[in-house]
Amino acid sequence: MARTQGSHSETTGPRIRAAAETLFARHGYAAVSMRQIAGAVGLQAGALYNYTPDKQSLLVDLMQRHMEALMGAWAQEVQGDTALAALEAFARFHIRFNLARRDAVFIAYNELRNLEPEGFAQIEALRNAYEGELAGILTAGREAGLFQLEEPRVTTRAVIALLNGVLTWYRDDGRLSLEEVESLHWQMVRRLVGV
Amino acid sequence: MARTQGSHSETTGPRIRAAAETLFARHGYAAVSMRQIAGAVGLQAGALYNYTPDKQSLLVDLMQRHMEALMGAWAQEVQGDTALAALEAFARFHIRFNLARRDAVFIAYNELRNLEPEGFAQIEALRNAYEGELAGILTAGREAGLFQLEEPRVTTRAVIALLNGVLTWYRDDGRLSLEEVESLHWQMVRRLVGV
DNA sequence: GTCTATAAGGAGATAGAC
DNA sequence: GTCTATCTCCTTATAGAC
Repeated sequence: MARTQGSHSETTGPRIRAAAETLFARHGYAAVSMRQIAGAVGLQAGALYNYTPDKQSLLVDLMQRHMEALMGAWAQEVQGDTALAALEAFARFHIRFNLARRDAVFIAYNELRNLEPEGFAQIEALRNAYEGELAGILTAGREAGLFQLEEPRVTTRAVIALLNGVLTWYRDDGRLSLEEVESLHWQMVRRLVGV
Repeated sequence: MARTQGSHSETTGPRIRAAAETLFARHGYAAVSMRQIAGAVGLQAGALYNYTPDKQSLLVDLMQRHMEALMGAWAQEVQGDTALAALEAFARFHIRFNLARRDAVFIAYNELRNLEPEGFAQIEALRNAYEGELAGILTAGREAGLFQLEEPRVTTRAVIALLNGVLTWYRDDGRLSLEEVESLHWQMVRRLVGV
């Protein structure tokens, strides 16, 4: 407790990122001003520049942290020993993880166009790595004779798109529970890949 | 040929909309200025206000025209007499129509958050009507014993999401032709709904 | 680390000449 | 119908006091 009450440097960074994430997701990166972000955290705009060199870096930082959290969490997931078990694990993980971080996901998918080339390349590489995880499962399942896929790359993207659809309509207080939504989508994915 | 060369009122309206559509899709509504739009058409910013009362109306106008073109085109589509034929028609139509108008589709899905309440309600109603077309096909197919669906509403959204996925990666000069992409997705939808 | 003040520029929209 | 000029406001980012 040596720190004085006025010094918040260890918490304001995360609070700034949290506020920016919410605001960017709701209104879009371009539509949100540094003043709005500062206001949400109880700061003046100038103070933000103690935490980020500029607005663009704030966006890149959010996306990078999200993609790395996604990859890290998937790496720790129990994946089973068959392609079928791995696919179920992926489908359920993707829905669960992304629904818990909708703002970050929304930003990662919709603000890529507002990234300058270097940031864009970084984020795209991380996304390709994640899609590659699913692609690996699908091709393994095809080689094992479990799945029926005409075009693994197309199927990979189709499965991701299908799962991401949930993010646009699911509500925590809605008719269906998370577990039900997971299971419904797993059944659809299962049929889609021709099990 | 009675018109003078300097008078372009019949064509500048469409040209403004076309330029706005391209720019909004590429950079986002909030990031595009009226000056940019005017510049793309060869006008000064002030002249735009002969064609739209404000920037927001330009966005609503684009979305409305797109959704109405979508509904109108689907109404004219030959839909077959079984739910299976109707579903194939819908899947192929959705991919073909939307791929031909990617900018408009992109705007319709990503700029809803930049709409004021009245505009938002209008566009959402049109979208719900379109989704209702697919929902009708799916429930008809289920009642006929053709499809296996746990939750028609969830399946409807899943199919739309799956088909929309194409819009994010398809390239006219890519490896797969439009017809191939249509067929691949139709096969996936077919399996997804448990035919 | 945060503040106030400010620089430098771009935004949406309007007025009035032509 | 388009232009130039302008109003008013907001933007990102920085400088320097505390």
